[in-house]
Amino acid sequence: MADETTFTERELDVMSVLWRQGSGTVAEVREALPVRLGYTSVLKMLQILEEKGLVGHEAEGRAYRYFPRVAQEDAGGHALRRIVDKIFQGSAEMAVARLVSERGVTPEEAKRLKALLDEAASRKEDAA
Amino acid sequence: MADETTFTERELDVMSVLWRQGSGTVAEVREALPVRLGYTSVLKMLQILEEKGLVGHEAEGRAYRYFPRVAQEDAGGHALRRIVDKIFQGSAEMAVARLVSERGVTPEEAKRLKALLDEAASRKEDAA
DNA sequence: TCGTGTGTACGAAATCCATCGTAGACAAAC
DNA sequence: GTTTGTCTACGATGGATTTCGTACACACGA
Repeated sequence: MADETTFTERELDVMSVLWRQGSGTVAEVREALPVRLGYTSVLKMLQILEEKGLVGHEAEGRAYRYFPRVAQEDAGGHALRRIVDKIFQGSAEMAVARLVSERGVTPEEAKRLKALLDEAASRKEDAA
Repeated sequence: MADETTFTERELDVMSVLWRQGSGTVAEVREALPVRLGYTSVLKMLQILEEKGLVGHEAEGRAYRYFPRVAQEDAGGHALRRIVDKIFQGSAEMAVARLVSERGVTPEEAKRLKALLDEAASRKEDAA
């Protein structure tokens, strides 16, 4: 589903666990969540996400094992686009600047990102 | 308010207009919104945002002129942090990579960002 | 003075979100 | 075979979000 996928707070918490661990049973997801929720609350969340097509499940013994149906790159791309458009007025530069200055980067990361910037910039130049 | 400011969809639409234009009356905001809403809906939205301390207003003739009370940099920083943490598992590098590969950057932007990366990286090195 | 146009205030209604209680299925332990 | 533990299914509840309808204020022109 490449459509309007905007996660609610709790949905994001759950998806985050699934992306990080690859998959999880209700108990596993519950354990990994940053907030303490009742078992059935987590189950309900997963059922809602499944209804929306964002996760799937397969049987594992008597339990279900849930897994993401949307790639985190896609979800992340969508979320970033939303923020850049609405808050940074479409300026990816401002967003990157904010991100880098706030989180910091290691010299190795900086090196890799600079290479990536060169590539992206040259591609942009070709298009112009 | 540097606390947990997470905007709802419609709040974000409205704030986006105020950030972009600096301020706005109900009619101006309504006009600039990407969705068509009733006049009172927009007014209500602004009143709710004011109640939350996110916008303020001053009289202008018979009408009110609303303006943002939170800087877009702060709101953007918070939103980005949330996404990087929950979706990109804390990796600012992955997020930046996604951003530039998706939106593209001009050679000028790339140049400025590279300088910024150098600065951020050296600061990180000092800390280590 | 009496509409008319342009404002804000207030609250209602529909929907969505988040959390959980209770019920039922089923296997393993006693 | 009855109890106990672990699981899913199915609402139900309380609160937030979103959108308006209606009421009221006020200036201005006919």
